[in-house]
Amino acid sequence: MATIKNRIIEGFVKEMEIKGMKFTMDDLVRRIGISKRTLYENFSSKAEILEVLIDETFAEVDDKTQRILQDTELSTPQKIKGVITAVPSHRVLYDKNIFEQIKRFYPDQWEKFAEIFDNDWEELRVLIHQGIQEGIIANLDEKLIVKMTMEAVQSVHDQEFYIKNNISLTDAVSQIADIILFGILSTEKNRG
Amino acid sequence: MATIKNRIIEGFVKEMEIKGMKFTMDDLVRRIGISKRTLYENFSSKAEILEVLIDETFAEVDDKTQRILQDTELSTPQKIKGVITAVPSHRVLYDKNIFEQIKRFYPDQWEKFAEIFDNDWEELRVLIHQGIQEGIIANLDEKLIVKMTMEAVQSVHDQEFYIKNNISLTDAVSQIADIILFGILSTEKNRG
DNA sequence: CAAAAACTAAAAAAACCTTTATAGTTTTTT
DNA sequence: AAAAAACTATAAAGGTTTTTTTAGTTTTTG
Repeated sequence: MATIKNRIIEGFVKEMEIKGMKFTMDDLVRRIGISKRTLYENFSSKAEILEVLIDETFAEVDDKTQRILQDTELSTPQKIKGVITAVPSHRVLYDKNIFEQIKRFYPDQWEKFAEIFDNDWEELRVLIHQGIQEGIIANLDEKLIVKMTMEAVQSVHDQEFYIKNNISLTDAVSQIADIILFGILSTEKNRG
Repeated sequence: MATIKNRIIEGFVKEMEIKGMKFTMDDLVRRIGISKRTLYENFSSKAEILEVLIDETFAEVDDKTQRILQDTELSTPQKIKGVITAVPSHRVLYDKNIFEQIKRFYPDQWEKFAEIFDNDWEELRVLIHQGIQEGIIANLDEKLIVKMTMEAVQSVHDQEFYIKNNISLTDAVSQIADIILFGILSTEKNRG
């Protein structure tokens, strides 16, 4: 059900998508058709809404990730693909511009945000580390792999690219995961 | 031989590496032990030196790239690896901070710079395009591949990472090329 | 009760001025 | 002939005040 809190958060996200963090609370109430009084009866501040959004977003990713990691049916490569493609439904928070704005205007929530974000990628690092030790993954620099993946995934999130190239975000991230895992060469004979 | 012009450019690069674009011409002459008069007899302005540096840097990359593309001994994958790893000896220009500063303080040379830079990656795109048509490369989004590669290579150039992880730049770029080509999985049985 | 509108305190942005730094030139010295 | 030093015009940085914006509150209206 669309509770009032949910509607507020949805509107908040929508405004973020359009204007970054620079929308006003008046913009927000106008969008969802409630009064400011109602808004402030549900949340105490703009920062609080942001914080709740961050929490919800990462809870979703964490949940997906944990499910994948604990799934004994999956092979390590499958888990890696799963973790890489586990993006949240609210993709705003992955946008670089939003990153910068949160960092600047909401340093308190930024700190929390950055910590969780790094943590999420840390799961991938561990997975790759294990993979290398098991001999499943080539002996490459694990941090380099993670950094590459991180940047690739993030770069897709800055709107421009995937709009301009008319490739869906889900598709793009999936392709990225495949490239990281299998490379771009198509047939075995082209390898090595 | 170390002509005076070369010494100036070397000093210019050294200053850039240390202070970005914010070094003074006095810093520069002090570093290489010449007078400002001599400096300005060789170059008409700071911007001109930058421009020459840009030209030289990309001429070097272009040269390497063309050699690779025209080498009939090389397979397409080998060419791709070659093009990706064809970084110039002066790596400053690949640094993101320098990017931003040139963009801001030298918009004229930035324009030129950006154009050549994109052009260079365009060569990789064409190569990949051909590869896909030949069936050597999997049917992925070619622009996505190029963007991924570009960002990965660039990310390694921002000092921090490869200093902190004590991996040489050449090594890092080589690993990136390998990952793009072959992926991270070590043995064939782990693939697919 | 909740929307609409009016309000306020605080902060961000804009406008303005002052000072400093520096690219490029000229003069002096070696 | 080139370095060193002094110089200037200009632009960037820094500081200050004014104006505008806006988060959050309070009052009014339906």
